[in-house]
Amino acid sequence: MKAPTKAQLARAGRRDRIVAAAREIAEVDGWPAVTVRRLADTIGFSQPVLYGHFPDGRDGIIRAVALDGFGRLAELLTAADGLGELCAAYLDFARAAPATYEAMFSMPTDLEFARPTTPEQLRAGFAPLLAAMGDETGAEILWSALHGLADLSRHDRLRPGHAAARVDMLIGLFRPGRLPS
Amino acid sequence: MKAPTKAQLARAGRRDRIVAAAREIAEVDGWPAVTVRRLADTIGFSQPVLYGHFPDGRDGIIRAVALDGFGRLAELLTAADGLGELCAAYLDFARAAPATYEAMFSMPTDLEFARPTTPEQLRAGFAPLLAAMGDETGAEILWSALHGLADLSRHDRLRPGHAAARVDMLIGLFRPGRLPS
DNA sequence: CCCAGAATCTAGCGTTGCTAGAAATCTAGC
DNA sequence: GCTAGATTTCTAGCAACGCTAGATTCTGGG
Repeated sequence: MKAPTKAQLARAGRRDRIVAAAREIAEVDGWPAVTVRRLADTIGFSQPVLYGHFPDGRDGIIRAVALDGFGRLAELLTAADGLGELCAAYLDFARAAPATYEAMFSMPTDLEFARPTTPEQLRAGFAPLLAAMGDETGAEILWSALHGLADLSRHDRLRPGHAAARVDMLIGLFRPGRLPS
Repeated sequence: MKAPTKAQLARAGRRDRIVAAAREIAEVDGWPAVTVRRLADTIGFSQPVLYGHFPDGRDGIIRAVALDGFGRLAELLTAADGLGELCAAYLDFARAAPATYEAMFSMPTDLEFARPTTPEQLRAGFAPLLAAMGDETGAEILWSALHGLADLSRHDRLRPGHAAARVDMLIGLFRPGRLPS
């Protein structure tokens, strides 16, 4: 099982095309526009082929986009240097790929976090937060604040034009050494 | 137009029953289970009657549940005394009525916040946060942190059993006089 | 008692996620 | 190179969804 068959490669490539197509359609037209029929048309195959790749159907495809998003976010957060860059990277990701962010945090209930069975991509994203705060509870609160800012901004529930002021104050609040007892 | 007709009263009562049924079904079985057919069966009328009350159909009904939720949340926050009670009331509401909270914050894109046309229920909920922080930017950050905690908890993405520790640290962070410049 | 107008229902359209069974294609052995 | 078997892919269709036009039943004023 060392050499991947040509068929296996084609299969893997097609899986990637499905996930990429789902993400792109979602970012452009929103998740309701991501139908199994449209995905099938996009990759040039019939619908049952998608179920060969994702037995859970549409939900499985959304979950794949979410997992991929967690991987990319973890890379960005790991590369960030310092609390300021960390916050900026997080919020930039959410702003640049709102539909992906939605898939990661609002759509599937069944991704396991903070559990023994948590997938690697999900742990990797939390590690830089933990490193920046030095404390698990503090890291969870920072994450909550960032997620709250991203989510409320995405739904236009914060004053536009004040994003920079909010980030500045957030960084000031969570600056090292300011965590209470 | 002073005295409401008997028919008008019946109509208003039926509207309330639709909203209440939608909320209850959502809290028990989740929003996907809230179908127009099931709502019609629940109130004992056929589907077109629902469209007489809510021209926007299912979306309009969800929006009504969300608006009602904002009204109830605003009452709770207004009654709270001090930062600690405020945070506890917010998080309790989100934990006790997760589907309502989901309707308020995750489902309809077209409720207007932080805009000139923002409905009254939505402004009323923000006022106690503003009073507690004394600063609009600070209030937005506190709201973001609370929403983040509520949303991440709802999806089981924070360590269970540490909710109290998180709230304690949050209150310590946002304690009056600690806001940076 | 009748009859206009409002309220309600029946029935159906188009679309969705998903799947069983037919058809086509590829693989392996000779 | 050919054929039998296995695998992949497609066609066609089901049930359920949101929503709506037209038929039908109620209701209240004369």
